Amino acid sequence: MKTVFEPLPFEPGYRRVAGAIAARILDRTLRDGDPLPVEAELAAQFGVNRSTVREALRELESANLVARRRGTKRMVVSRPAAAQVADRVGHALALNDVTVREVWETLELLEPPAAEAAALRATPAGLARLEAAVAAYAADHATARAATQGVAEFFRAVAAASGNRVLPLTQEPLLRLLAAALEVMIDRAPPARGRIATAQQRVLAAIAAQDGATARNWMAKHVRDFRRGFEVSGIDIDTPVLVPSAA
Amino acid sequence: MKTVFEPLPFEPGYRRVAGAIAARILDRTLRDGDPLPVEAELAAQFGVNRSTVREALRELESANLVARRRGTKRMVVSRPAAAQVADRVGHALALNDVTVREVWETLELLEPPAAEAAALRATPAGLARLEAAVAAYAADHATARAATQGVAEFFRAVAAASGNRVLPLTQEPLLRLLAAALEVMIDRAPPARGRIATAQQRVLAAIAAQDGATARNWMAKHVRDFRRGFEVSGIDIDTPVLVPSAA
DNA sequence: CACACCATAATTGTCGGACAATCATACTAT
DNA sequence: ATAGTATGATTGTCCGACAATTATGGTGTG
Repeated sequence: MKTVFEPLPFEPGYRRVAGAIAARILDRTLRDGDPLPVEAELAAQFGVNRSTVREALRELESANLVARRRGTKRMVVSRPAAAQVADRVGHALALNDVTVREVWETLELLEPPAAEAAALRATPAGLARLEAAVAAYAADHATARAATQGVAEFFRAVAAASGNRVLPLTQEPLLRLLAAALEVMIDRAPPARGRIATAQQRVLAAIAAQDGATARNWMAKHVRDFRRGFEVSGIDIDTPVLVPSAA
Repeated sequence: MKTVFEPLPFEPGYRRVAGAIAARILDRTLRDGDPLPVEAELAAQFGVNRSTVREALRELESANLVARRRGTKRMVVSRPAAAQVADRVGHALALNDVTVREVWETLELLEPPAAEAAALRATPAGLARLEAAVAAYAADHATARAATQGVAEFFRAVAAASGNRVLPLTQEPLLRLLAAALEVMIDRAPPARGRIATAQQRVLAAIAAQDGATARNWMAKHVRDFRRGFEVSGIDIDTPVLVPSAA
């Protein structure tokens, strides 16, 4: 028999309060930076106890829709930053036992077109960041940790230079999930460091020259090269990624 | 002058409690489905008041690390589902005024390789879902709403069939953000419906035939076609996407 | 034995009040 | 104008309470 009635959804007060505030943020009635009314005021307005308001605020805080400026009491409306969204997505992927291969494949999808877009649209500022990233990697890739961070920053700079704000946000959780595996790989396969430097420079040059096709190709090659690095260094890319926080 | 000292981070109790529980979930000490101790028990273990525990639980609930089964009191550990992560990401993108163009571009990046992967790796079950999606669209695309949902389900089925679990999760927020614009487009440009049906069938056929290149090409064409649809139907794709919840 | 029914205990959601610590603000003295 | 101080406002945390709902176990009945 088909179920005819849906269960009556009972929403506890803290959720309704959180929903009401979230709705005002999402519809821009409350804007980024606006101070939220104090807890007592909110309690009065909603006609609930302060405890209930506080539970609602914890939800919003966890969703990064509100935040507190450092060293201050008052809560302000905030738009979620990439970093915050990224670790949520990262947790979700990690808890679902996504493998290094799956994450890496996705990066293989994203990066070449990102590089191409960067070549066609990079602003001077974007290019400067990219140059800085490449220079930083070249200057310091002695430790596996430093090299890994340099690699991540390079990808971030490319995505930022693409002028598409969805890309950095999409890419960020992937970079975090791969950091651990990447670090092991770079540690075990020292020659990788030089190849990374070369590839970065080629990609940078192509982007600077606004040569989309070359940027795409070198980026594709660059990313593919990492995968070979995994194999060479004996990393089983079918193991689940590690939760970044655990590192 | 350069700042020498970092601010001493004071973490309120509710955050420390939330962090402690989250850590146990992320390190798999607590697994998906495990019941959480009751509030009083947690309060006793952490040596804090129940109110503090409750605030922590709201954070975890908001992060989708714990949840309650319908019609039950006890909280259980849960892994965040794609849908839940998606609306977080969607909110973040929308609040950052990402445009339809940016979201669409990202979909143009993702879909063709996803289709190719699906062609090479689709399981019978994955293929069945895809066939069902195509059939459902063909059977019912009378209203713009139904057509839009059919389009989204088609993309979901392709991503699922790719065998890469990162793709559905990456794509989901994009589909949601585009739903509104897509619906308007389909409403204003009726011929789009037939073209969508055709493209879906071509992609499906290629995937069923394990023909990666053709699947990729048709998918690319399919996605590109949408963009032309936007232009034809007079939608300014440089307007910010709408928050899904507002719909 | 399986099942429906019921009584009791446990648990959550919400409330009210309380207080120390911290932050904001206005005021004062140098 | 700046530093210092007093005062008020706000948050973080605690305690205790209670209704409503859910979990649990027992009891009777077929």
